[in-house]
Amino acid sequence: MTVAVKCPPRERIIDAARDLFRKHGIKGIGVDAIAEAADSNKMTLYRHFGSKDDLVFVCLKEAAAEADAFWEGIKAANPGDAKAQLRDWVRCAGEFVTVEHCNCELLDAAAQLVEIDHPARQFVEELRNLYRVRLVELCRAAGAADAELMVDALTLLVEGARTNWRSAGPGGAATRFVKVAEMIVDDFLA
Amino acid sequence: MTVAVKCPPRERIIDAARDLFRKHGIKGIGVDAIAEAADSNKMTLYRHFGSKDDLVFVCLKEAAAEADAFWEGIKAANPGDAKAQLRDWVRCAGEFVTVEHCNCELLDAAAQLVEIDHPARQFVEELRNLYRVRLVELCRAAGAADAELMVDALTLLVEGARTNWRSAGPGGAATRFVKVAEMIVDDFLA
DNA sequence: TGACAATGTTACCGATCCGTAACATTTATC
DNA sequence: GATAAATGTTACGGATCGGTAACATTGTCA
Repeated sequence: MTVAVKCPPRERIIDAARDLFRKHGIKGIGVDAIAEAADSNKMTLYRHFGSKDDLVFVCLKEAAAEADAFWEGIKAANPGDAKAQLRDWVRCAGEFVTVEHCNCELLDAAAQLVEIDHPARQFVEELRNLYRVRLVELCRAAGAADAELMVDALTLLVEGARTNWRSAGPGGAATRFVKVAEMIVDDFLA
Repeated sequence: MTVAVKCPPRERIIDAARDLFRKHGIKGIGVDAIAEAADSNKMTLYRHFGSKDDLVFVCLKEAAAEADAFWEGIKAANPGDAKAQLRDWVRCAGEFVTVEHCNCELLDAAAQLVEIDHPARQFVEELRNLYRVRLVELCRAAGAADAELMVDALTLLVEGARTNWRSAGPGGAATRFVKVAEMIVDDFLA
């Protein structure tokens, strides 16, 4: 017997979908498996989300909302201190790379959406731009000599960490992401 | 009428498969499409390669052989000069990220093989270890203070560049990979 | 030219997957 | 308890995909 209160099916389906999309990729998991993992069924899934593409879109939007909240949390936790916000960002990014349930599906999914004519593709590209602009502003506020290049470095590192974590796991280079990223930050702020 | 000399079907199939695996992912392309792109047919494909998994394996082995040749080329071009070899490696890695027909399918494919019980999975993991050991030795020979961490940084950067290139294209951070990586190298060798 | 190997063509099987239809069951609201 | 909405179950259709069988065609070499 399960003690946890059962959420409505829509939430359970979204949660299961985000988890499975992240683990197996968008094309790597079927709607039947998602519905079963959500302890629901395919019919209910299609009544809430008209298609698999729509479900993908909803998952991405929810992940984006969480990323927004996470960003606002960092800004609120270190009011006015850009350098502290930047270091906090690195630390949180490191957690998001290695911790199981994270928002990483955003960019991971984007890579799969490139070659496909997926309705969520434009949405992801706009998000990517937003995150970049935000981070550039933060680096500039922190006093970075070349904020654009600094964001390039951080972007490559965090995307690489995610890829490496997925393929190499805990024994790979991704576990040292924070160490490397902090070095880069110090380097650019020096 | 085509002027180019037609290779035997086996080579054409391998070339087409490597190209399409890289573009669409292993699960993203079917054997029919590969055979057609190779200007051949599915029957001939299955007579040369017993299964799609075998074809994947052969493609990975060929890409690994090319990576070996590329590595030996760097060592031969800068005999005895570890620092020059390292800078050459960065430059070549940058080309491999953005140039079309490259060996990048190795690690890209690895990420897809993780969750699948694929026969080539162990092969890819051994390759990853080999490349890491090689690069660590090179960094150590070049006088890196912390060769292990330096390889972590370079690994994350190059994997991130590949991911970013695939999803963001020429306008993304991947185009500045060489600039960032050279900075890292200088940083670790200082 | 004849014979044999390699390659191409067509059709098919079984499995999987997205999506839908029809009907049964549970849950909530009055 | 009655009614209606939400959810669950079963079955199916159409498409795709990995893989195979049978046969036709081309190329090669004696």
